[in-house]
Amino acid sequence: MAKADIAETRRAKIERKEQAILNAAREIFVAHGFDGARMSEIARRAGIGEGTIYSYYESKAELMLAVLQQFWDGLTLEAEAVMASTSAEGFFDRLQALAEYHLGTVIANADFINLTFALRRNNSEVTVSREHLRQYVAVFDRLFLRGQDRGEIRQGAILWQARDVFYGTLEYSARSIEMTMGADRNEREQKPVVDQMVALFRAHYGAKQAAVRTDDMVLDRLTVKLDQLCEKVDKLDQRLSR
Amino acid sequence: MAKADIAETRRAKIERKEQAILNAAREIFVAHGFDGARMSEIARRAGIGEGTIYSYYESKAELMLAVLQQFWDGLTLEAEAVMASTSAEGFFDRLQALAEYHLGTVIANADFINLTFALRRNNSEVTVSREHLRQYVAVFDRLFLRGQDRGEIRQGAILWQARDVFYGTLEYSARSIEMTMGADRNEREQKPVVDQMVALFRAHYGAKQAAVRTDDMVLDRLTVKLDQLCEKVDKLDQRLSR
DNA sequence: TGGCTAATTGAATAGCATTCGGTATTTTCG
DNA sequence: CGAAAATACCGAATGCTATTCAATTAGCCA
Repeated sequence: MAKADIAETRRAKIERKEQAILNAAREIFVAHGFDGARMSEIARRAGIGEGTIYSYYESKAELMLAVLQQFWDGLTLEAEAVMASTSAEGFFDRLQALAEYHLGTVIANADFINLTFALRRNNSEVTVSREHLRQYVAVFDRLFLRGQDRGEIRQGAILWQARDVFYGTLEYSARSIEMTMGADRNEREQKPVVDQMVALFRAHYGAKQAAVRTDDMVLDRLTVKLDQLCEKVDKLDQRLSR
Repeated sequence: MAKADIAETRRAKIERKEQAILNAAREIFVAHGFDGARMSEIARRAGIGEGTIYSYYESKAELMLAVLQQFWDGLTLEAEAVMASTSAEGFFDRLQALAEYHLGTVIANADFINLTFALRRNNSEVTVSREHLRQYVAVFDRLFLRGQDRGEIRQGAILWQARDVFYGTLEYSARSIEMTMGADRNEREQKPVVDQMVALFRAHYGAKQAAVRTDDMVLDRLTVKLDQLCEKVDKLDQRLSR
């Protein structure tokens, strides 16, 4: 028992220290970027010696990699939470929620997202594992397949194509927003991007419900007009019947 | 006259040397990536001393920047050439040609494209100028506006949104293709991406006066009729009240 | 030609990731 | 418990590179 306890404690201790390094690294990387970050500063903030980092991570690049993977795992959890907490059941409402979340996240963390894909080039062997990225986009995948099961998405629609459109457009839009506005985080710009994304999915991937909906709208508007007309005629009728 | 000639010669010489540095830098950066590239090797390949580079470019990052800008300018010219050489006049055929070109380019030069956006983060002051990127996407913009003028694109379509969808989706797809296939450059994978892009534009931006439009027109006409009817009833009402 | 300026050079500098010999801490076991 | 063994930790020393700069060379003009 003592043995197990001690082993547990030791592992816990090591993991605590590892997490301390990771947290310090994330803060410094966020503040200064990859090249701007000093290993010495990370060590200082983690409360350990400079050399100690290297008994946890092979190199600066691999430390960044660990930070990035934790970052993406966090995103996955958050995205899943967003899906879970969305009260709306319909596919398009949920898609909108996911798009809003993703766009906001990508804008707020543009540097990390860029580094995720740039790291591979700078350091040939270090890449965020495909599995971590797949986990993240799986949130979309599940939503899409469910929408297909519920008949809200046409059967012929191909998942990976829709995924490319969804994440690709949002990431590119995020870059555009960021480039044109700089650090000025104005949320007004994000809404039209999300709206158009949803509209596009309705038009191109939606089952042919769009027409029905429009019919409903037509019906509603006409009904209002007709009611007005009926009132007028009724008035006239009353007048005549006197 | 001699003065001008000499001045010309001197400038030409300097520009030749500048181009030599740029070419050497591009080769080395392509071969080893940004961090892997050695300034000494670039100098050697350009046939000049190490220090000389710094009288042409402030720093390694700024040298890379110049390489990237030349790279994007080259892309712009190529894209324009593709548009000019496409025999088809219709918007969607041209869109397909542009999509094929862009996707192929992005896959072939993924490293440079990533670096374009990653540089900013690594080195806070160095960024590929917006103007260079804008020049490139302007090829799409012109195509789109022309399509709108010709009535192939619906009037309500918003340029920047369509642009985000186009370039965003293609870049994301390129990354997906590259990640799943690695170095194996298989062109088979590219076709469905391009095809779906064109189909999507047809469905969402095309002036296909589909159900929605017709419905709107029907609604408008009926509304007018009803308004006319209302007026008639009003007139009748007035006549009776006399 | 000789003097002036600008361009060029590569050895010296400086900054930083990474290593490594030595020290502290924990674990094992008689 | 106590000491040996194993492990974790440290930070000064190392090595590698971008960058600088004092010295040298080339270009130009009178």
